[in-house]
Amino acid sequence: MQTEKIVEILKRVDLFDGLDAESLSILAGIAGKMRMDKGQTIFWAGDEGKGFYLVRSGRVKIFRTSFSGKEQILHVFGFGEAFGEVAVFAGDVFPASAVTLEPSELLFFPRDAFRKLLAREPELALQMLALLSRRLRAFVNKVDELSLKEVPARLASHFLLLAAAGRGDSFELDLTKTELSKYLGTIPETLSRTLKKMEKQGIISGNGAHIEIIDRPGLEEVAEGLVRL
Amino acid sequence: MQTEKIVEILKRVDLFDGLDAESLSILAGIAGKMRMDKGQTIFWAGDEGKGFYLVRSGRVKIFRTSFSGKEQILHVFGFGEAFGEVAVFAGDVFPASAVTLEPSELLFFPRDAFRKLLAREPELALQMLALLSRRLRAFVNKVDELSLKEVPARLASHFLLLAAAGRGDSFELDLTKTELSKYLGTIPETLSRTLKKMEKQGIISGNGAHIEIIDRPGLEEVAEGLVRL
DNA sequence: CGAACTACTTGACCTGAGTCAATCCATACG
DNA sequence: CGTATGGATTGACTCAGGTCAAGTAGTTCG
Repeated sequence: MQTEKIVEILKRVDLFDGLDAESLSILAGIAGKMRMDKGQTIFWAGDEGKGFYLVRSGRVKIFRTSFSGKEQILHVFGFGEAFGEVAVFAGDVFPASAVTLEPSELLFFPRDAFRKLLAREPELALQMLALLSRRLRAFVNKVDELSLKEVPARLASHFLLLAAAGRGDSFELDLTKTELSKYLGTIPETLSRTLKKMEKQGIISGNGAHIEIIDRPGLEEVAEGLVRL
Repeated sequence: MQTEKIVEILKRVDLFDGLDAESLSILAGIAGKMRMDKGQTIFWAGDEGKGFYLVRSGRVKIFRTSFSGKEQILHVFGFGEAFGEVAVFAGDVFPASAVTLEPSELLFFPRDAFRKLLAREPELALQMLALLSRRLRAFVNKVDELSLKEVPARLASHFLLLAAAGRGDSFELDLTKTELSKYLGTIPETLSRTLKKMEKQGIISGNGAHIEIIDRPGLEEVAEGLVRL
């Protein structure tokens, strides 16, 4: 039975850590399955939210668009990550838009059924509180970066983060440079120029999506805004 | 008994809506009381968080400071509002700093005792989830404004918000202009110049902290970035 | 294989907004 | 009262980074 397989997926999701078999199976029972192509819209900012989503495979970007069409990416979510929960607990519309970056499979948890489960499963509530708190923390950092740091510092921080995630001083960019620029709150042209400056200064060396950190202390100084490129 | 009075306060706090008398009295029992002068630091970003706070009177600003000393205010909280909850549910340090803007009285809820109460009071968990979700929504807006809008648009939005809160087309600024500039992600000089431009265009009229909206459609256009000042 | 996309890069230019410095103004206080 | 203190304003200047335009390159598809 399909629900059985879903339980196996749910077991590997942080959000559902510590849940007993029964709760997991209830969760699997209420979960709706969806499959989407690359570039498809899951919802728009302002759409009514009747539940939240979990990425089963692929990747999804969450973003806001300005009147003039500029896009700010807020998060990129991959396997095991949830999005759209805000509409489940407060208000009823999604605060931002969601589009797949790759062909993706999602699970959908309807609001009412999920809330019912929450009420009888305190552990799930705590996990959800932790999830929202982590997200809040991420937003504080995002605001901090956008408001208090310049583009080179934001890019350098991002590189340090990617390097830390992968262990070692070289890594692959997980987004196209255009998407990365939207994530960093800038535009492709500026990203390209900043990258070139970093290379010229011998801080990194880049080859397409492959980046190698050459001068880590230097990169750290850029990330802290202590040096100008 | 003092706890009795605290319960009366807690009853008027949104976060504790729907709690029964017993839970409220437990809450009152674990709450610590503190009184602070204006300009005092409650905690710094990075401090270990052993619980969260509730404003009983006065006002508190939550902010981040850059290496160069620039400050970005994230929130200003007044009566009945909670802050510092992120450290209760994820990680253990406060992501931002907190300083009183006025002489203030606070209640402090220790992490462990509060979490214990949460586990046996699903309604409280739901309220807390709603609180964090609203805060997340506010952050999405903040990121959107910082990244996608220019200073005049941010200021115009803020005015529209203040006007909406107070009903009518005139209101008092609730922060000094210096603090307001930090909240909007800019500096006093720029705020002052933007304000002057709006006055010159007949969109608003300002007198100290008193602002009157003269041309609301005009202000709305500025807020949407459709017109240049 | 050539056309059509789309991502990326580079140059020239422009402007929003920050920095620095001087001054003004109001309230608090000895 | 005069003076100190913190906020607010104004002017002159600078620059990070966005806009516009052109050109390159890698990829998919008929």
